[in-house]
Amino acid sequence: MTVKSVKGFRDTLPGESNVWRRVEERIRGAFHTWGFQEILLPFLERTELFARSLGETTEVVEKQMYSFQDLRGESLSLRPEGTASAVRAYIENHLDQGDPIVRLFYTGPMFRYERPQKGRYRQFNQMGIELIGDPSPEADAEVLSLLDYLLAHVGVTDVTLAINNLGHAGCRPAYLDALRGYLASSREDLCADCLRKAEQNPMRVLDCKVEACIAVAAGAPSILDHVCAECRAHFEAVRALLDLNGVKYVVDPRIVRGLDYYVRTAFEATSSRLGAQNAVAAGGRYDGLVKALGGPDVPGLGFAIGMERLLALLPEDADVPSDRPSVAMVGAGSNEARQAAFLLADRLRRSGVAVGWGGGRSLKSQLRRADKAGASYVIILGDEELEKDEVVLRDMRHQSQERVPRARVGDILLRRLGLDETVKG
RNA sequence: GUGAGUGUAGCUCAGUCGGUAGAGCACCGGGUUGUGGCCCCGGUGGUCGUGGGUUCGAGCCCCAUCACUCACCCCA
Repeated sequence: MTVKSVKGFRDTLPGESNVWRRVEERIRGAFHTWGFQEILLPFLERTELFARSLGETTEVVEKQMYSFQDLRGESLSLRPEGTASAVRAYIENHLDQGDPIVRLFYTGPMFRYERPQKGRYRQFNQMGIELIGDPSPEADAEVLSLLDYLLAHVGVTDVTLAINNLGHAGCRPAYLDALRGYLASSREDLCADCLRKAEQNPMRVLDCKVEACIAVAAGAPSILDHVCAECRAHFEAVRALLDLNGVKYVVDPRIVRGLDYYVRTAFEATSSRLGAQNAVAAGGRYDGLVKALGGPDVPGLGFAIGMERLLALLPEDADVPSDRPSVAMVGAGSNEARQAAFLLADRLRRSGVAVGWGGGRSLKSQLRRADKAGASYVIILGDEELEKDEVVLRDMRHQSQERVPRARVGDILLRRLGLDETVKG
């Protein structure tokens, strides 16, 4: 028996990893453009951090965390999401003491013990931003605009941005009471799951897929009619800014975030191409969170993008530059010639040319491999070339080749590959 | 945690009525003393997921088990 990877943990092979890093670079670029700076966070935190921020009774905290005790008996958990760590770091490092508005982004793996399925893995990667300290609707609109922009920027088009207003700690309970009351009056029409949820987490009933429950949900009171005047004004201001800005969205009162810290604006970017796990990015406002974790009473909001899901949405013809060598070195003939080829390859690499090595087999085989690897040039160095102190420089695309002095091939390649400008500059 | 589906070559899959395995792609070699793609020829590669049972005989039938996938749930 060979040792296999852990369930829900995957390898990302060359090719896909290249696409991954290119997309990541583009998103990083957008984050920078919007003024966010990267924060590098630990993967491991005290379990208490997530219990206090996400909510003790959330699904994630109750049964999806990789929690264990370290050798001193302290309960630690692999992070199931990024916001809790970012806020913890913000407080711990007194980031509120400088500019009152702090913009952070993070990237990396998150861990949740769930049954794997399409678009859902136990280790998955997120890129997320946190904008802490800005209570204004402009902050919400700005963050939504960033999300809208970067989805388009990486080439993903068929996504829907849906937003909702969740109210805040002052006005949401009144809505939940109203909803519970309504659901209680329709108990006989609800499915077993929803009967359970009606009390504990009534908003979950609203996006049940059972037909009878959909009918019940259709007549349910909308949260948009129940939030307080301030929350409503905030939401309307955000919508007005999005409209002015031309950001397309729909208002979906059924959006319920699974983490307790969200207030007011909550949103999801979804695609029907993703299967059941259809959210590619999601986030919202979390104004009470920093204070709840022992920090100052400052507002915040953010979102996270699911990298695996985003990559699944990329069009097949996405123009991703290759990460394969542009030059292949072929050494043929005697041991001396092959040695010379090896040394030349090494010298070229040290000067910045990506060189693949032919593997020392037959000339035909080495050329075939160079072709399959997509090399634009092949350098052939055999006994004949060694004797004359030159090499054959073959242009694979134009099917032409020339003999050039061995000492000059580096400069020639740097120029042809467009790599010499950085040297001059 | 619940349900369904699928496990045959590196990959995608055929495999009839039970008679101890095949294709395409990939990989390797040759056709060209040292020149790639296309074409032609040849080759490597399989405890048919695993264990048990039925049978003269099991990839195929039965039982168990494991893995993977999708869905519920939950969420990025």
